[in-house]
Amino acid sequence: MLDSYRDDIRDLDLFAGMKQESFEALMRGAYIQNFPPRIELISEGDTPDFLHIVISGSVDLFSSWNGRETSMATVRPVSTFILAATIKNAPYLMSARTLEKSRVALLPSEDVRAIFASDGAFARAIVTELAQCYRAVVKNTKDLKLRTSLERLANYLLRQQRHNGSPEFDLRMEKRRLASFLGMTPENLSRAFKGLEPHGIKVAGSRIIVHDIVALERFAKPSALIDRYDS
Amino acid sequence: MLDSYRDDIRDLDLFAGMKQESFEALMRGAYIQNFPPRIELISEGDTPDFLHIVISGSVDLFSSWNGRETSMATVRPVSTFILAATIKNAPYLMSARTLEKSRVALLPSEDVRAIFASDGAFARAIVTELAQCYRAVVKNTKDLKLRTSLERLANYLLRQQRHNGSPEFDLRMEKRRLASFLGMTPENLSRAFKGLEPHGIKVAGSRIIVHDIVALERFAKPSALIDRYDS
DNA sequence: GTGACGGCTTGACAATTATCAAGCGAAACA
DNA sequence: TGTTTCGCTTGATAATTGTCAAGCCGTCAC
Repeated sequence: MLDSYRDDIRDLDLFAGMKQESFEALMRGAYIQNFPPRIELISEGDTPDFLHIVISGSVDLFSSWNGRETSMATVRPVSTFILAATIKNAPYLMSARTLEKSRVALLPSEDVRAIFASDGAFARAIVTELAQCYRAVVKNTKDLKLRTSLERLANYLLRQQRHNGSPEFDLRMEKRRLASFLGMTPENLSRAFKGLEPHGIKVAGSRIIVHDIVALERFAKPSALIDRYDS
Repeated sequence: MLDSYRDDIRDLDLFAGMKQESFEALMRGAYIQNFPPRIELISEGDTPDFLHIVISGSVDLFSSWNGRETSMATVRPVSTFILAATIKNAPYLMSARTLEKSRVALLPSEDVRAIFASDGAFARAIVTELAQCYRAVVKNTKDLKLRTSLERLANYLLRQQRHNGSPEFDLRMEKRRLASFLGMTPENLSRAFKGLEPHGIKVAGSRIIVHDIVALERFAKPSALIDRYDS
């Protein structure tokens, strides 16, 4: 079962450079599990038992406090999540639930920490991964603190547009979750889409048409230091 | 000059476990510099030349966009900053300026990356450090997205109270900067302090008196997964 | 088909937060 | 001792964002 995905996992930057022996050791305790949609994989506050790798499907990372909930990120194949908690052996700061039918590889946390301690190449790969994650969260914080919700939506759409390469694309998530991810209510998101119509956006259901990129960019003022996923 | 602080640096978790030879190599290219208050040490977007270590004084990390500015964090001795940018050799996401007269050690980025590649213990220490930073930023994001500004202030005061160990303490930063750090305007912070008076807070200038911790906690609902710096 | 459900939208309204302008007061300075 | 400066506070007002309630409209099960 696991063997079918072994190569996908090995190809991840995180595992590509490590010793074959280390990789084998990691795979020995690992296994694959399939989940239906909307299953909670981990709950914030729990102690990390496994490093998770999304093989197919997608996973929502979210957090709650005082009866409120917010979507923090979406994990898409093939990538890991909650690496930091696993390494530090500290409680999860976020919960995770499947958004759709998903296949997930589970690597026992203790194995990960053991190999981390013994395989320098693996340790270095983890550094790169964590640095990447850290910088992504910093960018997100800048987005939240420096922009209004309308500006956040505008820049989100520009990022999607760039990612898709086409001026016309579908939102990859429910609007309610997009709203939560952008730090606003669904009602407000609905109005924000309306508010972007004078800036070159047309919306039809989950279909977005950027019919005037220049106008949208003039309004959104995208910045490499907030909106570029690379760098 | 550098020698006087060599031990302080070596005692940092980041450098404590590395090979003596690696540490020597790092120190060889390093030097100490003194800065007056309000000097900009680095600017976001620049390429990292040095890993910075605050030896004394304090440094504000902040970001700007579209004419707006927000304070992201305060670095106090003895600790490093912009480690992620240094390791990835990617542009700074934040700027840094001294808040007061400060002493800073500068380690050439190339040296740091070279030792990172050759010394496994150093790589592992960097992992721990980055994981810590990552989790801190995630907590900050939760604070921003899940709480109102009044709740953020209340929890900030509780954290300070806990840190000081006394129900009475001084704010460690200008209120305007605290406002920016908490994601609000100075005017709003002023009103927020007033708004916390019914919840056990008294304010006299920069002096804070928590005269009813229970009431404050009842309102603030602090959470380990947002407000604890350790874990 | 038909009805129920759920997500999205809309409108009215309320709460939160920001902006602008003015004034206060402590520290710095002449 | 006055004067200036600067950060903080306050009030009035505006903008932004959230809440509540209702309705729309697709999907899906029966």
